[in-house]
Amino acid sequence: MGRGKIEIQKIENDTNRQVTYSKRRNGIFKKAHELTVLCDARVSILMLSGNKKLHEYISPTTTTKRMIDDYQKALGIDLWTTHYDRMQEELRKLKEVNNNFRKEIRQILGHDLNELSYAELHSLEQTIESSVNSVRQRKYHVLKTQTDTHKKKVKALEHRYTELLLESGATYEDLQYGLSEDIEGDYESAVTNLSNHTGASAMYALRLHPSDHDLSSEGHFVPDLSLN
Amino acid sequence: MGRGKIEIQKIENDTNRQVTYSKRRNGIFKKAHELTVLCDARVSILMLSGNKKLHEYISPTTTTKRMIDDYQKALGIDLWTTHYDRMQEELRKLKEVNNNFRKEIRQILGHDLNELSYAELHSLEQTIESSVNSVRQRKYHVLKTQTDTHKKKVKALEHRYTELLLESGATYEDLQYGLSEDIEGDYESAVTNLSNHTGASAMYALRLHPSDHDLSSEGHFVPDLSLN
DNA sequence: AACTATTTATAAGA
DNA sequence: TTCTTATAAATAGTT
Repeated sequence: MGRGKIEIQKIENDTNRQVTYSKRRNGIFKKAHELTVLCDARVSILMLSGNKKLHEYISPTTTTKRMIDDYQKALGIDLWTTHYDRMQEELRKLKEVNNNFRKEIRQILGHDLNELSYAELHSLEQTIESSVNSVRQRKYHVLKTQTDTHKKKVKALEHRYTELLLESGATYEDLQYGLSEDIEGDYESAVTNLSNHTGASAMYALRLHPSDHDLSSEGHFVPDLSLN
Repeated sequence: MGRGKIEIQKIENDTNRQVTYSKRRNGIFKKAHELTVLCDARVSILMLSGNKKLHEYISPTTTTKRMIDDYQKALGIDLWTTHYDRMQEELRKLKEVNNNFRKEIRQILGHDLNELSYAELHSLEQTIESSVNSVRQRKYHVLKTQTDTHKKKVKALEHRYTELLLESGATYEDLQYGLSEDIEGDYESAVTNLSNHTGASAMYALRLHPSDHDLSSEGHFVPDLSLN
């Protein structure tokens, strides 16, 4: 198919051979792609030119690795499968465990409850109630810690302020009452800001579940408001 | 190159597509072989037809395995190692997600709270409170459904019993009081058995969180105990 | 599977 | 390399 017919034998002229390789390679790749589209086939072509340059065609609908896998499967050859299968199995299991976790979380959060029996629901309810208590306990521990830190800061400021006032000539009696008031006021505002609530509703929350276990040592989470 | 020009798009007619696949496959293999000879090249072609039949061309001067090895060498990577690495990475990610789920569950259940801020704790508390309400709501829905079913059974038995007594000569007045008592008694025992608690403590749980939202329509989940 | 009108690929030349 | 074009080769539709 050219200006003249050629014998199918090695082209001795280097340049000519290289040109023909390039042209025919593109021709084959083009036909491979047409076959892919026309016939819904998968084609993998690997070519090594005389000067060891590699060229590849692969149908867009697959990958070279998959083609090689299919090839091995078709021939019954099996070099890599053992390890590969073990990993696949491990992946499958992990995904399953994962989905179970998702489901568990959804149920703990109160969704997808329809398949649970009354007894399971009751048990779940108790679990969640116990956890909300743990969270509350921790929440008020954090609040208490922050408050203590704050009180220390205030104490330090108070100390410095007192010194300044004394330096400017005030008496001890002038100072004592007002400082005490300031500290109390600061504590209240701390409660209000951190809770995203009114201080009153936070305090209400503290007193829920008066009969719950293991809270007694913390006085039901009511922070100690006294100043020492 | 045929009687008519065709568009390069999937041939819908099955027979036609199969014939074309066969003809063009041979054409490509022929050209691959010509290239092999003319240009002293190596060609490996793997083809998978739409119906999963595999066909292969390999230059007589090489083998498929060698071509695959050359291919991998040319790309500078081992296909299988790459694949393994990807699977390893996927495994690693799944395990990580997995551990995050574990941690999330533990926190929702009130453990490992130390690294949470006050605001996070407060948000968590609200989430859990909302979920315990969902569980309660579902629990009492189940209880109510069971109770209704039970009441229907009792009603049916009552009806049958009445008939039997009347058949044996009793008066209507003899019957009315006793049956009513039986039904009430059965409901109480249902509550006690299902809750794994005393009926009283179940009722106490119902009345917690008196100010919570969206419970009003259900009367705070107190089941309707009246018989109709 | 064979035929053949036509399209497509490409060898040689520029 | 790329393009041009005469010609060989492939193949679509048909038998």
